[in-house]
Amino acid sequence: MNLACASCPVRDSAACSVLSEDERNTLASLGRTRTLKRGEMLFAAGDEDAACATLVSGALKVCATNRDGDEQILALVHPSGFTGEMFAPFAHHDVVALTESKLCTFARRDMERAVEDYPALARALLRRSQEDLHNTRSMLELTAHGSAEARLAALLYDFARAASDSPCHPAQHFELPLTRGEMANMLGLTIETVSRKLGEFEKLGIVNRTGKRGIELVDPAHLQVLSGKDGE
Amino acid sequence: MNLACASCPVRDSAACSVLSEDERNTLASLGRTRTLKRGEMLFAAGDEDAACATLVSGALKVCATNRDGDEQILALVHPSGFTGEMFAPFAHHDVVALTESKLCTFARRDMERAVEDYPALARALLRRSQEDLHNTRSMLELTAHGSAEARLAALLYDFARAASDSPCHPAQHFELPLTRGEMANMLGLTIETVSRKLGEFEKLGIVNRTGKRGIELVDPAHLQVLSGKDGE
DNA sequence: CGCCTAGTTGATAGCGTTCAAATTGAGTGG
DNA sequence: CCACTCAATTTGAACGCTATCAACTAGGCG
Repeated sequence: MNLACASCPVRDSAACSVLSEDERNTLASLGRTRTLKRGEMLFAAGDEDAACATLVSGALKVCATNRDGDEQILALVHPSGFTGEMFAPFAHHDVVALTESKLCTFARRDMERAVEDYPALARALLRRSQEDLHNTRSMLELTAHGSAEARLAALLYDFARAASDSPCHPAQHFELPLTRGEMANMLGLTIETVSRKLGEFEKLGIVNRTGKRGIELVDPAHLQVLSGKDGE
Repeated sequence: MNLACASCPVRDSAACSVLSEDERNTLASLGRTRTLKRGEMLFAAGDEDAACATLVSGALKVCATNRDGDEQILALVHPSGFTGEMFAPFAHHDVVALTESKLCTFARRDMERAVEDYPALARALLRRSQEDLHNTRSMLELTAHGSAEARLAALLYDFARAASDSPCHPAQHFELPLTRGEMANMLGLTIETVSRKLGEFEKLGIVNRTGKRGIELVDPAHLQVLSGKDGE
């Protein structure tokens, strides 16, 4: 039995969880575990042999860089999430660690082979891909029509849910995983606007801030209303 | 041999093109062809037994409806494209015909079965899903940071490419597949802004308009610069 | 001809950006 | 423990882009 897999915290939730013990061990022997420090890059846009990876712990960001050199965060990857463009000749985006992160990486050609050899893995990745697509479309819906207030409210609510154990109820206390700059970037706003809106949320009694990153969510319902996404 | 498949214009490019003749015919016997008129809905957000479909001809839009009742176009589906949420318990978005459209539809449970029975189909759909994801992220990049001008320029350039035979070079003459309202909606702008920017593009000598929908692309390079996406 | 929908054009106002400066907080060395 | 430094954040004031409201034009169809 593979040592890494036996104690892997996402062994029951990652894409590879659909494999049998044997299959998983065979796959594991092709990959290697890797640790990225905050800011380290898994692969960059344009890389031809970009790796694929399952995130074991930590958090990643997927971002595009335009010709002026500024970044845009397009998606976050949470533990048990999968990243990597298996079918494109080169990577379209950068993937960077937001916090110290452990990953299980595979060469793209090995992953392509695995998808051929294990149909269940292909189906699991298809399912994940469709979920990613849905999440990205939700972001699109938000950034295209939503005000700065709605965008930030939705982001905070997402973070509160991600920080909670139960998938539906938001956590009452949590730490923001992103800096103001990263939040602004992700939402297509400026640092100043994010800061101001956060201040307004506090004045409205929706949240309390403790330090720079700590959030106490006082009125989640109000936040949900502002996000324009209640009742969904 | 299945009659519909034999003469299907997308038989070599749709997801089912990876199947053998026999497999394809078996799959075809489970589905049925269907024609939608402009504005007709394939399925609505919330439908539990939403169909899956390959688009044969025409064009579809995928859109979300918020609680105020206004729509947001999240994606377009072009011929040979696939639509349907196979793994969600219900559909998250509406899918509506933009023009008269022919589709090849399947009940979701049949599609789920087919994905299990034909691994190659699962891989083909995975590939498509990742492409959709990439397209949606491109839209996200645009709407989050781009000005109205950049958004419209990028949309026009996309249309010009979609209207062209060769995948890379934009068509010189084409018809806009969307109304001003639909373009505005898709880009998170207003009808008025789209109209004004189109007017500016014409004054700048980038395009000429013929009638309400006709476009002659005079200066594609300029358009690409404005879109902020050249050199990619 | 009148009606209706799609599109254009103009004037005004609001929201978020930009530029600038003050403030906080964590880390470091004395 | 304190002073220092640097980055992150907050706050303030003014500008600009796009939305909004409103009027007008063009084309299709009974």
